[in-house]
Amino acid sequence: MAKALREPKDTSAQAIARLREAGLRPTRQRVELAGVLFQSGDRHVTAESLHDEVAQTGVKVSLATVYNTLHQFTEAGLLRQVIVDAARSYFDTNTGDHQHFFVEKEGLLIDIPGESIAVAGVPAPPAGLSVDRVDVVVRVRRN
Amino acid sequence: MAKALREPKDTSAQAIARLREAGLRPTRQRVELAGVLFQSGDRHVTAESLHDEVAQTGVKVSLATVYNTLHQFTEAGLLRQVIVDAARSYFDTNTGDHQHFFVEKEGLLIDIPGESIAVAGVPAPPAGLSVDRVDVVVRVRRN
DNA sequence: CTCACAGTTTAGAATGGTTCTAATTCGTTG
DNA sequence: CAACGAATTAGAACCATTCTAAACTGTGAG
Repeated sequence: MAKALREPKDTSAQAIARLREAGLRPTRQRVELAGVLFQSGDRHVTAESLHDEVAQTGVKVSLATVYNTLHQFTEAGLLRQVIVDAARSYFDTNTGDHQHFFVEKEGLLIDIPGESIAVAGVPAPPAGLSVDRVDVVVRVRRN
Repeated sequence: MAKALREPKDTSAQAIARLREAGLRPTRQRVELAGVLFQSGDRHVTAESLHDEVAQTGVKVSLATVYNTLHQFTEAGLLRQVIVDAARSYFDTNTGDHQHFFVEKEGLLIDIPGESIAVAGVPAPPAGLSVDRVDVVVRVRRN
């Protein structure tokens, strides 16, 4: 009776709680997606990769819903959108302060902890503008 | 006979020279696009904005050619592609070391000189990967 | 100067990720 | 459990970008 295995019920319960806190109605699809996204540690997904992944668990969620959900989760602060590729959008379950390595050829994102990296010397933005956030993308390639 | 005005002939000559140096055949379209792009100082364009701009000078260049040319110029090192927006690609005539402010709502890019900004603490990339370049995007919004 | 050919341009079709639409289904509250 | 607003969905629509195949144009040879 120590820490329970990650049974479906358990995972769902956590997902439902998370959704409720975020003010999102816990529908079957959202619970399922939240389960996949937040079960393991930090993850980076695209709409399509998530759609495929969920499909493989046997649950049916339309691509439109995946897109809707990804955006809702982002608005709710559960996800963060990462723009590194002109071709597709990535979503990151790590919403804290951090940056990324990006392997373009493979579409692979790797977190860089926020504490380790520092950007100095950012000039004050032109009048009338204020800084929203600073994104650093370290583009890397296979040797 | 001091510095000449920027007459068409003059501009074209410069553009042609630039193209030749880059190993690109100076066609009417490329000369025209290079003229628009490199005449004034640093510029940020999208395929569509450049297409519109050139169209207004009365020259006819197809959108496909604008895309082709933008990519050829980029490969030739005359332009640099800037990825800040999931919706469209920007191209920057400033190919030197520098970063950007980005006003998402307006699709506006503003250069930050490379000397003023410094990124410290970038960890070594995982084995097998090497750093290609580090992009910093300071996302700003209108007050 | 002219020819011929590789390199370019082009209109329009095709692509691919994302968003929209309108109808159906589902959660929640009373 | 009824009923209403919210969510889901299939498929159409969108839009930036790329592709295709045909027409055109620099350029270097002769």
